[in-house]
Amino acid sequence: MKNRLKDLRTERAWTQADLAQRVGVSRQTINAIETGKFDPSLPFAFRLAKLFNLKIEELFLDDQ
Amino acid sequence: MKNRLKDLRTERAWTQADLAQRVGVSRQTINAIETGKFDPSLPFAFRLAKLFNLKIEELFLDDQ
DNA sequence: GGCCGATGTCAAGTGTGCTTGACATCGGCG
DNA sequence: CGCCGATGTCAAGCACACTTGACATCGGCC
Repeated sequence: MKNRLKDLRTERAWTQADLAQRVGVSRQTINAIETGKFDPSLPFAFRLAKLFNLKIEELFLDDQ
Repeated sequence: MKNRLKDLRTERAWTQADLAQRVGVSRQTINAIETGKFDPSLPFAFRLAKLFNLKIEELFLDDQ
């Protein structure tokens, strides 16, 4: 499950801490997801997609 | 996080066990998600959306 | 070189997604 | 009524999503 988080975040010149605050999780969680440590929960994925005005399928790529 | 699982499943005349097998989880997991006990993981939500040919946003409704 | 903000990562703890196994209930059908 | 498949639900256990706190590293800037 790859994602475009890091690109979208840096495009906007946000730090991991900035993004974490906007979606209500810890900075370590953002870092773990960007670096592929684990996948976000579904409600968290919805909040991220909403923030970037994208469909979940546009943010997260199913590589099985 | 509401979902349209039960409707889509019964439209196709599938049992919970049928659906569980198609997406690779236990029957109890399907039941728990249909009855709102908890939300599926993101990879599992992708499998369900793919099975029904829907966007994740069309299957799961964010009610926060 | 020395400072500092941003990032990566570890450890330990909590909550939840999901499992197997079991049992109760409901509805349709003989 | 009695049977049976489908559904709902409980308990116990495991894996993972996420937390706080801490520390190492990297890059830019003085």
